[in-house]
Amino acid sequence: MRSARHVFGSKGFEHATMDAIAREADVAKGTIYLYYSSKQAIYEAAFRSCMAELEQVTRENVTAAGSVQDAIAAFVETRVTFFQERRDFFRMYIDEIGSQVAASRQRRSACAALLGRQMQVLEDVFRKAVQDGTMREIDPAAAARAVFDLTRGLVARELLAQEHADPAHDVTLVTDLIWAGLKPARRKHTQ
Amino acid sequence: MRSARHVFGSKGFEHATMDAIAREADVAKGTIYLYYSSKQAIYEAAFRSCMAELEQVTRENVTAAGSVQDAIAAFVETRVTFFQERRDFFRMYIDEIGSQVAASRQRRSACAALLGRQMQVLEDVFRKAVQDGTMREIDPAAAARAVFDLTRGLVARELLAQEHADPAHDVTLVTDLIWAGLKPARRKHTQ
Amino acid sequence: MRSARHVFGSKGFEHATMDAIAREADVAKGTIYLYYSSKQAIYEAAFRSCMAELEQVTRENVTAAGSVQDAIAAFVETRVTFFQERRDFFRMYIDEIGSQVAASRQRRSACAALLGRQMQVLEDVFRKAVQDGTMREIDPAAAARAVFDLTRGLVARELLAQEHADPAHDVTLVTDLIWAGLKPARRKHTQ
Amino acid sequence: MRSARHVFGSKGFEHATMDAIAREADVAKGTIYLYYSSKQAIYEAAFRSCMAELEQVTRENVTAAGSVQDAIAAFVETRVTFFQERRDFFRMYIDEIGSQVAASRQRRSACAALLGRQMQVLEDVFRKAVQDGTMREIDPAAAARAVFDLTRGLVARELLAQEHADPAHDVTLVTDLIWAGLKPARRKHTQ
DNA sequence: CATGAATGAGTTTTCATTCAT
DNA sequence: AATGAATGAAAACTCATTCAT
Repeated sequence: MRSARHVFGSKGFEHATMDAIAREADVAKGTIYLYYSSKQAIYEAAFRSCMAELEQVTRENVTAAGSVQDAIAAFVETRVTFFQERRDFFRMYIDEIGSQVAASRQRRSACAALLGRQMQVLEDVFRKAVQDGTMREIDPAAAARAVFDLTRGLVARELLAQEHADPAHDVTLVTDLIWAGLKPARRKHTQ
Repeated sequence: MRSARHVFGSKGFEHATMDAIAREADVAKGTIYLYYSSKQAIYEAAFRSCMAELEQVTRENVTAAGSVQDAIAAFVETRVTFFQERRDFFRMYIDEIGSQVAASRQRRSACAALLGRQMQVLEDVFRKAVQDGTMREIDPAAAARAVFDLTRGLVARELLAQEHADPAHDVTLVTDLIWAGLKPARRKHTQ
Repeated sequence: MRSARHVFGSKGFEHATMDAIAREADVAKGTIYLYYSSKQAIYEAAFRSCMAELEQVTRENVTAAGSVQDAIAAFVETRVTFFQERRDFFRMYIDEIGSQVAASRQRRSACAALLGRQMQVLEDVFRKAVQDGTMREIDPAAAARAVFDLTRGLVARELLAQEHADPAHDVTLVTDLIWAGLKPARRKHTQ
Repeated sequence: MRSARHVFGSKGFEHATMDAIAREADVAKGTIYLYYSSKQAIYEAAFRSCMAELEQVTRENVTAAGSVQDAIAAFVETRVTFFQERRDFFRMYIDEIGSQVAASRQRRSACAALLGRQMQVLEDVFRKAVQDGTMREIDPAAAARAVFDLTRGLVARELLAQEHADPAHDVTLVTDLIWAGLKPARRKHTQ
């Protein structure tokens, strides 16, 4: 399984061969078919397990944050770190979206659900914050999507950059930008 | 060429067969090789021509905008519309990024340059706005990247959504969010 | 392997298809690639194995000969017989030389070495004979080359002849001709 | 036609493309088909014209020779020189023999006739010499074949050799060897 | 349970040949 | 007469999947 992730990640779905996966896993090719019914099946299993892990760690860190601002930072930082340690998974993650364009309605739903759950973590935080008044009255889902998208862009740039940039700096940028748009109007006190 | 875009877009690079491209273009398979030396070559030609077109139309619309806020809206709207009319290209666009993960330094540079030019359009607007004082003192490149990333996320969601959502609404969301973070600090005497 | 020899021999390298080789060997095309990495590879394996066999049988028969004259006859006869039983290999043998004209220095060396070892067998006999005085003082290598060339011509004519000629007769011709040139000068007292 | 010779010679029949021939001849591909019905046809025309030329020059030089020994030397030298200047034709020459193995009876006859005419030149000289008594009583055709075969071997070695050897030396070797076997017995006078 | 040899459908690419201009 | 764009059959090679051991 770990092999599958690695091979799929470094070669992409099409270039990953069952041979390579088997070799990396130190089992015979036939053995894989005892546990997964097809290449597609093992790909999905690899993808889902990574997604679950990412969701898990995102949730932990976001939940642990003391403030909304910290929650955003935690979300961004967790994910940047996660993908940096798993460049290969990022590729699967990106390709998955590409392949959705021509996918069946059913497969698209499944993918949308998977991604939705990642955003849900942040959305929950935002929803509460809006109720608390620690955040402007804004659609929590839309805000979560924005952070999500900015984070993806950030990660992509990190991974593709020739020289490894400073993630902390970028995290700050995103957090500040978003927070500038989300923080409650300070009108009463400033005026 | 139009066929190539369509086939590559709907099937992805690996699943697109030269047979399919030829059939779609109503020429024989061999004919393609008179104009492109390989499958990779035709893919790149298709990709680049779309990217050029996208850059062109983005620049036109952004340049025509009267204010920074309009420029952002124009950027987002242009691109959403462009990709809606060329779902197939969006797939190439996404996959390209995925394949970058394992690409050579040289190919990554080429891709980065291509994307950079798209963002440059907006960056120029932001840089001027900062000088004019119509925008807060913020890194214009970082701001452009943010809009770029949000737009990509928006487009992805538009295209993958089961039922076609309302783009105008989303455009407004992004524009507002970003503008909230970018607009100049409100000077006291304006209130 | 036997199939490969046959197909390469009867069709030549270019006209031999992997399909044909597979069909003849009663295996699937893919199976061949489990054992040989390319068409070129299987060709070379087939060629080398035949060459090795020819060298082996030539050496055996030449070594067993009692006199220089018998050794020449054995060399010629062995090879004529060998190629008669393996018409297909003869074609590979000839083509190999043709392709050498445009081959890399390295490949030419390899081929020259292969052919050289065939001639070596006879050269060794000649060298000893010159030392013994049972042969005129002549360059043993040149003599070996001459027998080698004459034999090749003989074989070519045998194989290409419409009606199968009498090999024994031709063998005698070559042997006599060569021997006339190689035997020691007749000492006076023998007459 | 000159182009055809060159291209066929340097690439071999299979690797020579009509494109290359046309480019070399500075005509369009279609134009070739106005004069030759197929690739095979142009190949044969090229082959035959070279063979005719070789026959012609061989005949001239052999005929001009004053003695049998000189005739042999002329035959060998002419051909070595000819092939040295036309390495490309040598390849066609060799390959032709290889392809004969699987050729039709008719094509084999044609080739045998072509080669036969080359040998005929020398055979005529030998026949007269036998009648004159300037040569031992030996089958003139067999003798011609021997010289022919030795010459071919010589040429092959010249062309495939890494460093260009000394042709004159080799010519002498062949001539001497053959002459040793062919000269009339000198018994009466020497004893 | 595990293996890995065998399969063969499917893919890219080449190139002799044709034919409308 | 000459062209050269278009053709499409054919060939090497790959790889997910199966199944006898």
